[in-house]
Amino acid sequence: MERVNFRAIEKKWQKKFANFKLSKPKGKKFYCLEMFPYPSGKIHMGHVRNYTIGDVIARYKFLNGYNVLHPMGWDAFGLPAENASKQNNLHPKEWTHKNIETMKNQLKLLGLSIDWDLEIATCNKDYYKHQQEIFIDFFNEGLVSRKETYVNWDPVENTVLANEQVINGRGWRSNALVERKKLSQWFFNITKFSKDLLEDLEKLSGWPDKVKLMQKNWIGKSYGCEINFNLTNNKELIKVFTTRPDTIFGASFIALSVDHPLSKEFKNKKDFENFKAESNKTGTTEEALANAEKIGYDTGLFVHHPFIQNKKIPIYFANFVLMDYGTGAIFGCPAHDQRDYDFAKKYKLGIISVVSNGQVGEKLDEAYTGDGKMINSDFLNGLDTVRAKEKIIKEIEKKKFGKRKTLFRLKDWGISRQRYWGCPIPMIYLEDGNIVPVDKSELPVELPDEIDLTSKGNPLDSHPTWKKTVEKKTGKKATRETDTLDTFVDSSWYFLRFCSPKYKLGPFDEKKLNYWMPVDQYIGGVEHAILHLLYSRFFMKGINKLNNKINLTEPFNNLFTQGMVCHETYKDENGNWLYPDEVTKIDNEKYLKKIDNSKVIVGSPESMSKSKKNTIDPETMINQYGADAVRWFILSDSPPEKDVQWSDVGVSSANKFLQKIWNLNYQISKRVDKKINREKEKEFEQHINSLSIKIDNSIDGFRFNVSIAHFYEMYSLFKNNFDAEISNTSMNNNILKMMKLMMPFTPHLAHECLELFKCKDLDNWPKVDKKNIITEISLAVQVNGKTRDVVKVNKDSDEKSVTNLILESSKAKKYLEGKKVMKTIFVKNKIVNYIV
RNA sequence: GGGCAAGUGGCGGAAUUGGUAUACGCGCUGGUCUUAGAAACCAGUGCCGCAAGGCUUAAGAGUUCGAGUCUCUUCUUGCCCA
Repeated sequence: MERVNFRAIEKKWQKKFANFKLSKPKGKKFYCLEMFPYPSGKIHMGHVRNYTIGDVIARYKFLNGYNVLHPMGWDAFGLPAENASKQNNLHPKEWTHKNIETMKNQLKLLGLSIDWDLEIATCNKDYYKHQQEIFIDFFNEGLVSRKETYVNWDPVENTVLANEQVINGRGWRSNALVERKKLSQWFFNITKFSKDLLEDLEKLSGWPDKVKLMQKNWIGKSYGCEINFNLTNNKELIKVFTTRPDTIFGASFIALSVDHPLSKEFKNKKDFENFKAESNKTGTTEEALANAEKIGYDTGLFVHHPFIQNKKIPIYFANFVLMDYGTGAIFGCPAHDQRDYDFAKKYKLGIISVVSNGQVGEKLDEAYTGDGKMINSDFLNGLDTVRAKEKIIKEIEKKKFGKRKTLFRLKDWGISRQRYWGCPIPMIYLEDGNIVPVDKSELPVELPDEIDLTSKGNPLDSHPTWKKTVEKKTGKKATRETDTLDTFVDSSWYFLRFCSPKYKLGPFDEKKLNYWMPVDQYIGGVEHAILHLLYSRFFMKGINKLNNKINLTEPFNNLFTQGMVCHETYKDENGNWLYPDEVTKIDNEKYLKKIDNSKVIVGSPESMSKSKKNTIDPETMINQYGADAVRWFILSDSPPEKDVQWSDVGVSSANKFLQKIWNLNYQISKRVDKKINREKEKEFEQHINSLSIKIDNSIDGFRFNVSIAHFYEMYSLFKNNFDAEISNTSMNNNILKMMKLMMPFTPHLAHECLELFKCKDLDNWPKVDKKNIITEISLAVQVNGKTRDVVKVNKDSDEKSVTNLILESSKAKKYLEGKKVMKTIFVKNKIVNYIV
């Protein structure tokens, strides 16, 4: 068998793929974008999968006549650079650029069709300069504000944590109990677009329903009602927001946030201050609030129940009520809310069922939160939950006790980070207390190269000189903002920058942006389904609002979320994780530790992660089996939206198959011409053509594993017909067709094979003749719905000729003999079913 | 606890409008070649059965001439939110 040296051909073709341009000026534009990587050091299999999928699409669209934009860049700011810097005494900038170099070279090994002239890195000042411009524009447009709010504070790292960095109430890195701390922070007012972000989801027909649903839940529109409660001792009001006004007759207490205006009256009481401090130890996530022990502070005050005369309800401060959701006050209905139930049990407050759970006695061991018929509720009795809500809201509005209200769960986006390696926030503090943006002519506000990262707290704040500045307009002394931007900001507009990455006059050249945007296909991990995509959508809406030359409110037309790459996990007898290459496989069941032949415990396949050591290094695999084989395997084994399990045997057999493909090409190129049988040749071509159509359709539908199955079939077709009476012309034409179809999948091998035949036409998809397909089809013959035989008939044969054929020769004949056919169901080209 | 997916051979998976279930690959079995191994090639491979035939898409019911696909109930797993 003739073999090819894949290392040599990959090197050769990668030189030609360098600075790849998929441009076809006359074609319709196609913007193909994969989520850009964080330069953590080396690429991992997740990148390989993501970028291979993107490459298939980009090349496929190019070959089909599109003018394709296929860029790549680096999400280059972030905390790991600072941590690595502390460990290795290497400046974050150097560490980052070194990683970018390494990873860029690794990506090139995959043979991707990326236009590296468009490369950007978010940590470069010619990128973040424009980000600062956008920030100032957003500030002037009223989309940025400064608010004092509670944040998740990690007392060990001395830093603010994002909600997703709080795991079970503890810091993701330090594992310290997270506290609530009040800080002045910069916010993007993403809630100004709550309604648009929700409603525009309907326009996104090219997004997975799953992702849209997750966004919808995250934005969390809820309908409810604001209710005013009067204090018994004076005329003050407490405004309460609730989504369950129907349970008003079950109200047994009022719970306030410790920051509720009423707290002023308790300011000097020591026991209240203690309670407040205790209360702030609870985190701010909904999960933390639900799981924390509910504690309260009895104010000794009461409100009147609006619908029950002479009923007084006690007022508590409680740790599970937050000031920044709703009005900072709730009414507690213990029978129908679990948190209220826990609270009422603890403080021995009344528990009154008002929604029937359908059981007799209505005794409750926990809150019943479902729907039901109203009981113990005066004029609401007997109504179901939905009707009761409507009726009580109308009644509240009629009596002017409150009003109907819609609330969103979505909160404004806190963007201040007390870190060095991020984009400086271009704001300055004047001595008179005013806070103003840096003059745009002074941008970028650059990060200082010299920095001490070993001190606790905010590094820029500790810098001896950096924060001292003057306001340009007035020359007045000022200090810089020392917080940097959340790195999610960097990735919220990079897809816009790619349209004109070297543009100097602003973040983007509007003409180019209007040509390329929106992204036609965005590809990335489902883990970004909520935040990154929501923030990017917010940015698009913000930019649309402040720039009337841009008429675009959604950035990503089609979204594809690929599954993860998994691998078995290994532990030794002491429970230490082991890397796959520390383990020898004896047979399918038995695994031993290489170093001392001790027993290895094999765990279930899980997504590759450094902590579990179940990672496979892509570069090693590429060196061993070739880039085309790695690409082929990762596409072939599972549908791309599902998880795939990495298998060395799998990639090895991919390599074997690709060698066979080369051998096939080689043998065809040396084939001795045959005597021709026209019928035979036609049939062969029809088969090839039918498979080509299937390959085409499966690529369109992102079913690359199916495309690959058809390539295997096509290979067999060539092999079985190699010695048939088919002309060399036909063989050559058809193998060229197959190799062109393979170009998106295995670009190196495909190009090498096409070169073998001196093929010059390398940028057109083979024409598929939709009429020239197999004419003989298999038809199922059923008797009473059971398949008794399969007969070969010509395409579009009618019922009569089929029946005649069956009565003559089919195995189904014996099931029909002596029986009366009551009814015949005939579906052309599919089945015939006789009911006897 | 709520929401959403999904459940098909030993394994990954096909079956995109209700119409031949198990395509294709891996693994396994036997054979050819080879000093041996690897590679390559040939044959077989859902289950039961000597066979004829019967059974089979998590379990159960329903609609239909016909259900992996539609409806309902239950179980299991995964993801997201809590």
